[in-house]
Amino acid sequence: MPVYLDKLNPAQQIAVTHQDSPLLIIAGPGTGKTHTLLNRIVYLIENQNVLPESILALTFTRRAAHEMLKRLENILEKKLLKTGIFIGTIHAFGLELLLTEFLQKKNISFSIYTENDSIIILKEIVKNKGLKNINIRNLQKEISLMKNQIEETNKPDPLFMEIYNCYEEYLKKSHAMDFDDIIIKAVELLEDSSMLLKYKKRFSHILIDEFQDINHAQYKLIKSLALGEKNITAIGDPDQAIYAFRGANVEIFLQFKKDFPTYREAYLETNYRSSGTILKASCEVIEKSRLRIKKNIHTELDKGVNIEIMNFTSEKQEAEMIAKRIEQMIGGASFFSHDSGWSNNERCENKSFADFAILYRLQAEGNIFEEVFQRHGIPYQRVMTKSEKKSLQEKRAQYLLRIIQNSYDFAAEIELKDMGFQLTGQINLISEAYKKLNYTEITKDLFPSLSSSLVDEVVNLLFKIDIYKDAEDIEEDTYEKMAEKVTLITLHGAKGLEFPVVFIAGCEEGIIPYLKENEENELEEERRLFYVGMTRAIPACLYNLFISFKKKKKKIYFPLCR
DNA sequence: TTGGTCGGGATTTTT
DNA sequence: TCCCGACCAA
Repeated sequence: MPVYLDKLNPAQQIAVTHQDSPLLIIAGPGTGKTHTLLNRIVYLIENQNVLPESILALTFTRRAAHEMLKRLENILEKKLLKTGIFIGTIHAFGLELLLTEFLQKKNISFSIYTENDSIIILKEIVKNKGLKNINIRNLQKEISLMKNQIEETNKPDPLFMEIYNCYEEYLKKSHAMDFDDIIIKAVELLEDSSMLLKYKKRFSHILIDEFQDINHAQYKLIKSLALGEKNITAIGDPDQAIYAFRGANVEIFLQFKKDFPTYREAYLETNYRSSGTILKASCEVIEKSRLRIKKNIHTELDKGVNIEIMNFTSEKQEAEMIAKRIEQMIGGASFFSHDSGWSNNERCENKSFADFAILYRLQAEGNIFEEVFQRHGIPYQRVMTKSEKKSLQEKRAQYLLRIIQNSYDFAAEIELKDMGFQLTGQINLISEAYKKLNYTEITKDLFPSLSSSLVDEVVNLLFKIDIYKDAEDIEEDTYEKMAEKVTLITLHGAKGLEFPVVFIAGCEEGIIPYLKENEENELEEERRLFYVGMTRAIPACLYNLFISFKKKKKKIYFPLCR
């Protein structure tokens, strides 16, 4: 038996070494999910002689995929991995399938539409049809949800279907796919039996992390690859399911059991992250859930200190006080030693900014922390999606690049128009200019029908595109684990991370739990989200979890203005 | 067609 | 608060 197995607990050992039947692992927070999955991969390669290229490991976020690859590289030799283990998000996998089997083969260039692009298209449709009073954001969400179910169960109203079909037409005309299409088209690809056989052969071992966040379409993709196979491993925690709004459904666990009747089940219930106090409190929260798969999480750690609950009257005060608290704990030793003799506790010393995280429900809540931290000189990193951080210039360059690569891209054309570019009829010229970029001077004669200031900007952007293209590749994630900065992050974003000191901000009626007027059944999900937040804290210091409450407001308001 | 003002609604994320 | 759509005036 390999040495590294000794370091695992019995349940983890089973999860790592199990063979010859599908495996479903139910694992609580802090129980070593990723660690177990990683060790299973190592075990497969080193002890079962499974080729790396036969392994397909799917995660839910790019960050998780990246993290897993990095950790695996530390254990195994890099070159072993380079030979082709696939670790990535389901979307990345779907895209990979489509690229290798279809798009690259036929040399088709295409665009991937973000939610924003979909909205642009839908606006156009609604406008052309002369419809009014339609909430386009909701429309986009409904279309996305429908796509994620794949099989349409209920018949939606005819107008909706009309728009839906029209939307699909536009995507086709634009040579574009939205995120959901990536999965759907990949599923369709595997409906071809020879194609399916090819990939079944290639991937003998499939592992899925964060199984609770898989939606129906994604499950279908996995299932088609794994059905009838014995080497599928799914690991997840139904209590941490927080992506129902994207069509994820915990029923998937039951579905798995139905589809893979020879499955074995393993439970990881030993928590290595939470103090006794935090564990107890978080369990009390999650036990209120209806329809829950019961688990018996227990921790190896001490009881720890009490969770601190702070009360404020405004979010400004909340941010100020949290900033002060962080300053106290950074300058920790001297401050505490006078007061309470805690300085003997060596775990509390050397606290650095990197140890802190502020968790909140809405991105907008991060603004006030940025503001206050700037004033206090507290270094921070705010975790946001890339698109939110892009400057207008970058966006322009990006759209321009898109239209150069795929001249049918209608959403890009509209966006550019909105940004002041009238490019109709110029796209080919611009494409040409872009190709020549490295060899010749671009002159204004190339764009006879553009005004000279526009030409200047287009030329400027053409040069910039290359820079952004490179930046795109380098910029992996906005979150740096080791940075000497306080992390500002949403509760959703914090899943899978852990911090020695965690503040959950904005616990206030309507925000946590987030409530929309007419939808109460999302309360269950909000509870799980809060549970995720609570279990992010590693008790490396006397204080590790702060929950700050604000005075109840009568109405839901936004964005937390006073 | 464009421009200006008024009012209502505003989550969380995947290349 | 801030952004977008609706509506109205030119």
